[in-house]
Amino acid sequence: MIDTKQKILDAAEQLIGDQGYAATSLRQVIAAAGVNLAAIHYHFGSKDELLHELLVRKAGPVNEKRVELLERYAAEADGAPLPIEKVLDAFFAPMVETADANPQFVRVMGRIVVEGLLPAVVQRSFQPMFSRFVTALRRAVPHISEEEFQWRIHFMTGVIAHTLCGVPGGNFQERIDRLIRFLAGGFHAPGVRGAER
Amino acid sequence: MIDTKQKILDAAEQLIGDQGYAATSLRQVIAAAGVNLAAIHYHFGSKDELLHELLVRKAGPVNEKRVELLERYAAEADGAPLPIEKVLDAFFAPMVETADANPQFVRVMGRIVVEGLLPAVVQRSFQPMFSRFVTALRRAVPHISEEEFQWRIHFMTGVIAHTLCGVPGGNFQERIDRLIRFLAGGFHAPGVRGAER
DNA sequence: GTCTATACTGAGATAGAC
DNA sequence: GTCTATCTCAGTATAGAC
Repeated sequence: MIDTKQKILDAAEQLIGDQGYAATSLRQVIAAAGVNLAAIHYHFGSKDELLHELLVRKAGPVNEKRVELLERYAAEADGAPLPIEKVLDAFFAPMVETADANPQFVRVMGRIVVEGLLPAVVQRSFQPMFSRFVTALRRAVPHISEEEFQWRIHFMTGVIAHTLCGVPGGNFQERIDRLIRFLAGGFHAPGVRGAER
Repeated sequence: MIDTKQKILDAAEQLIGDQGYAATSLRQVIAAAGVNLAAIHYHFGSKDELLHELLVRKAGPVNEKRVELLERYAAEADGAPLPIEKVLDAFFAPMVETADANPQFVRVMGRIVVEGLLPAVVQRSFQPMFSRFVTALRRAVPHISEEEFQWRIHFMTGVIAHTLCGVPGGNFQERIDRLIRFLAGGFHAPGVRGAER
């Protein structure tokens, strides 16, 4: 069958979203997909590569929409720096759409981040998209030092990671709104000790 | 030897801090500790229990200091709600001390959180300490709804997790200061859409 | 009580027949 | 392309030596 690959991907997405990546064995995947164990290594090479292909297939279109949206906002702003909330909106809105159409994939993404596998994924596939958002954020918070900014990017990554993996129940859009408010507050904070509060 | 247990704990701390919990095999631990494989299961029962004992041994004193510090601040404030920065300071200061004396353990904690093992640990050992800090934070941000507050606690957990696991190099105290500023900004953010930025 | 030797089960990976 | 058989290594369990 030519859709053996697809069956493996579908089964893997379901299981990894439910249980996490490490907790999902390839033997569970082949049982759910109804294929042979060696088929995974034939089509993907390894468990890691299976995950990677799962991610790029689904995340690719989302990342494209993110960049598109960011550029549209930038064009509308006519050269002025975008407010943080706008940048974050461009980042999350395409994911919210995806969450409606395919909630399981969002859960997979959350698992990936929480299990510490995101850096490798970003390095391989998300880098161009991510760089543009970092640039846009930098323009939104010129009041802090570069070092402080880099740390805030780091903090933001942690929050996003932790949040995506939350309970799937509840309104996803609402959760993202709360997240954006929190992150914007963090980025707007003064860069040095003093007048906070 | 009666310090077989200690040798196992020391070796495990080193390896888990460097590689993470999942990536560290018990066979690596026994090789580094110079003991027999079954000794681990004799003294601890399982890999999970080994981790748990490692955490409570080191984190116990830190958590006690945290509560002490929080109560001292509360006494000094004479019943008034503590500002967020003060609450977070009580939480992190004891960890900074620990980080100076034992940086490896801080890395272990970070690994734990990033690998998603923290909920179980908190449930078993950190609950009383954690509850008091949540209460103190709640008093510091009365302007948001309870649901919004719970989410911000969730966001905070994610940031802390992600940050502890960062590169060990650099000034830990400075990193914590940046973290506190960011978190305070997030907690101070308005609770509903409107006037932000 | 403490520890060693050894075996059991299930994981990911691989070679080679069809 | 697919499957069978097998390899290595993980965590775990137990029997028995000191």
